[in-house]
Amino acid sequence: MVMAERVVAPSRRRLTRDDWADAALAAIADGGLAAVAVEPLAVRLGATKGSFYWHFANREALLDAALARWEERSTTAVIREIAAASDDPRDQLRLLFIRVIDAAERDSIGPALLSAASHPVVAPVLARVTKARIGVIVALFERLGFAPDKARSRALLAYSTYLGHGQLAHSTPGLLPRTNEERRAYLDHALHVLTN
Amino acid sequence: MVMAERVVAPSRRRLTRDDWADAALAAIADGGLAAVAVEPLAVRLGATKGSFYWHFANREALLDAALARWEERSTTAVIREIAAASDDPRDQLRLLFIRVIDAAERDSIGPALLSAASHPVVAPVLARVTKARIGVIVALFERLGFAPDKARSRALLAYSTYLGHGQLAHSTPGLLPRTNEERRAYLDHALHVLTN
DNA sequence: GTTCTTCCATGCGCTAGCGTATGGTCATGG
DNA sequence: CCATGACCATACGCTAGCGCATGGAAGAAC
Repeated sequence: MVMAERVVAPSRRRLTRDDWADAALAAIADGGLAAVAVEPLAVRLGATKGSFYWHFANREALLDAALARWEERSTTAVIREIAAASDDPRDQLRLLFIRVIDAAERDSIGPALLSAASHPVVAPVLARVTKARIGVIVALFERLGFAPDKARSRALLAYSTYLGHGQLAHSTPGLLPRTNEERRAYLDHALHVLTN
Repeated sequence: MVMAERVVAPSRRRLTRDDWADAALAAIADGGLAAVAVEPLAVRLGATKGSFYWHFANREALLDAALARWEERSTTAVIREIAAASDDPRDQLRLLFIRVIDAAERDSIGPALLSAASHPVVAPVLARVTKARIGVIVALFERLGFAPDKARSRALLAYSTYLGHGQLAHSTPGLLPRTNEERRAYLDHALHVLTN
């Protein structure tokens, strides 16, 4: 696919910390954590390491900044949208699944970070995001009438299923339902199984 | 110069292809695919690259050999054990989950490979293993009385849940049930949800 | 329009790891 | 008893990437 395409716009614009952080996220999305390398990123941004080491102490600092941005986006954003869309927990759960599943298929930062879960910089971020997400789901199940412990079990199950689905979609998409109709039926079935 | 101090191996035994492949699997288990590096492996085996490049053309050939071994173990072995243990599909499913879950927690080759699912050498192996495993689960659900399409949905759900559970166990174990009792209850609940 | 600060380019040294070249050792069969 | 081939060690070249050091350019301050 597309390789490092240099910014054609001869924008001699100066770069910011956030420019680098976003570039890092883009690199993670299509190449994993290992693709966050200073020199290739510099090429991609039409700059050099000189710029980078002005804005960041080292590669790890870049990762920190990038992951912080991702964490922000991954917690507040979706949660707000869900809350705004409906009041019915059933609808919310459905919407959550839809949103979150196709987010995972379109934008692969999440999966890429899961692939690097043991990395010392990634681990705490991932832990916080996971905890927040599961918390939301637990609350939904409780509002659906499940007792707290059952709600927690179901939420873990649901979140595990989501994670696993992402893995399958990523590693062996051929085994999953392909047409939109099949996908909808599968989703309905999944929600039915998980909520009954 | 520094004398070549023999690191561990008191055994002067000559190495085989399989020795290298097993060492590679061990490296994958505790360091991921990137940890399969010729020179570190050589040190670990008390040998040098000279030996390695006698047995293998290059690093990729080593990966091929290692993954072939893993594939063999991951498909035939467990499946045979399940079939031998019981005839009741319910028991078999339960046993499958138990086996496979603590296999994933004890031996982390599977998760490590999932983390590298997009690697060209890993992808086809993973696809075959996944397909085989899901096939087994589909068959179990059919024997439980589910219609083929429902059986398939449930099997996908179950396998996704397993994969996701592995992810959680690996990335944020604190969120999962900790005591054996809780774990058993969680497993029962999961099986109940997935089979009813 | 000097001067000061911010931002960036260039070039260097360093490390880890891949792959190759070449020669040495050791068991075995002739 | 030696010659052959399987096995391995050593030393080398090569690449990618990190991090640093230094010298500018480009605005802003005055």
